[in-house]
Amino acid sequence: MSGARGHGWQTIRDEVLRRIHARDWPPGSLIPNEADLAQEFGCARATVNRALRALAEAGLLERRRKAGTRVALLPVSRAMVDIPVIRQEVTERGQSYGYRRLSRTLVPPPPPVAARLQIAPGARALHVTALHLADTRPFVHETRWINLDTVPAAAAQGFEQVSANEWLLAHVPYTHGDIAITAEPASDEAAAGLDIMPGTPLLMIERLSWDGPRPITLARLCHAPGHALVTRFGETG
Amino acid sequence: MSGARGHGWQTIRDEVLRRIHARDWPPGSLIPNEADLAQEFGCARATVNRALRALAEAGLLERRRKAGTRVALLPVSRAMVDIPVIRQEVTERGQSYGYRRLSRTLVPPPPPVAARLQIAPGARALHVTALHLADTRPFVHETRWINLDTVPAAAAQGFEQVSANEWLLAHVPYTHGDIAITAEPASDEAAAGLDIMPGTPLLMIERLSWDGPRPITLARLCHAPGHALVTRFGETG
DNA sequence: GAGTGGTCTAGACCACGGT
DNA sequence: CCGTGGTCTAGACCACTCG
Repeated sequence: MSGARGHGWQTIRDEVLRRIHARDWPPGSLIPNEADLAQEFGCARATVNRALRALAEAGLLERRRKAGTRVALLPVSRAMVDIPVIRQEVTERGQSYGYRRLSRTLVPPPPPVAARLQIAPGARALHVTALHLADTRPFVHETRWINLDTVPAAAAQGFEQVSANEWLLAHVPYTHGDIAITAEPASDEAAAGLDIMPGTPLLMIERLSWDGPRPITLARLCHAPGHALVTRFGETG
Repeated sequence: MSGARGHGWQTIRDEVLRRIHARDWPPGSLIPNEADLAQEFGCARATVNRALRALAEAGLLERRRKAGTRVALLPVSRAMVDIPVIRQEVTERGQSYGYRRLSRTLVPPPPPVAARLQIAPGARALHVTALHLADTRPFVHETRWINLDTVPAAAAQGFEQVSANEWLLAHVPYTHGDIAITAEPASDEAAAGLDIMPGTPLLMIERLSWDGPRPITLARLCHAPGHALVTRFGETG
């Protein structure tokens, strides 16, 4: 009657999932506590905890001490988006990867960029633009600013063979980053690089990387038209 | 010497994180096994396991039985993107939410849509377009197809007051979904709804929801210009 | 205050997969 | 084979928070 007597926390997770899906435990309702479920499933409480924690992390349950565990009213679709190194992204599609540096200058960034990289007004930063190719076709146009206070060693790099992204990953430790995904009209530069009309809608991924309190680099990656960021939600395990 | 003697798996996680960041354990290197670390930190192996598992789920460690635990060569930036219900997204920005249904028809979907919803050629599906407003300003233009084989009850709904998204969430169980994020030029319809020029780049989120093997609905959400999907990576806890 | 989830422990067995 | 991570157990204490 109580279903799912097999071993493993995944079995319990799946049974809970089934009850949610079957509306045995409708959205918003309180489900039995861990001790009761452990008894019902004939396992240790820690095993139930493991299963419920997984579902809570997936956004399907809401747990609070004393208040108990509830089925989420609005199961927030939490989707993992992997932001891979571009070389990897290309080779995983079975295409050959190519890189072409377009420019490299040491100039004061525009004020909005300076502010986000915490660079003093008028101070210079390293500006690099480049093209990432998939099977010799333009794939991504990259515009990058590097904070030389945080990464002085970057000043010695030409980034002609190795992309700034890969050099930074290998040489500069980072702690976290902010990502913004937007749709932008292709700038003249990006349009020239990607061989398209200026103004064409492009999927842009902007990344600001940090080493603790210090900004490292601000990168804008404009993907060739038609590119999609795909992911999936649900299917907890 | 060995750092971090405080209690809690988070303490261990942070110490491991520190060693990775400090290059004590450089990318690609093998780190001590769980038993050794447990001894070093003076805790149970399960606690070490909890900490390392968290880091592995974040993409910073790669673990394999017998092979041990290695620091990831390319710390895949795994970013969680929450795809919220639009009402929630709007109210969380401190704005008032509004909804306006634009159209509702029962027609055969175009072949690409029919294929994805597994609808027989020529068979009809429910087509709904709507506008989501934030403080009376257009926020998202929605184009949706609903598979009536999977959700026959939808045929009785007008979706004039309650958005299809919310009605479906409340009445139709789902198991998972596929998401694609792209940049698209505004269609004439979307442009009219959002009060912008056709062709303007829009961030589009397309969701195909499933109940096990059966497709439920295909929704295209075109966000008003300037909208950004923001997220963050790193900062494991 | 008391009930709930969050976590830790010490020990055990198992599944996987290099060697 | 046999070392490694994956998991389970039974019990315990703690932290939070609702009533």
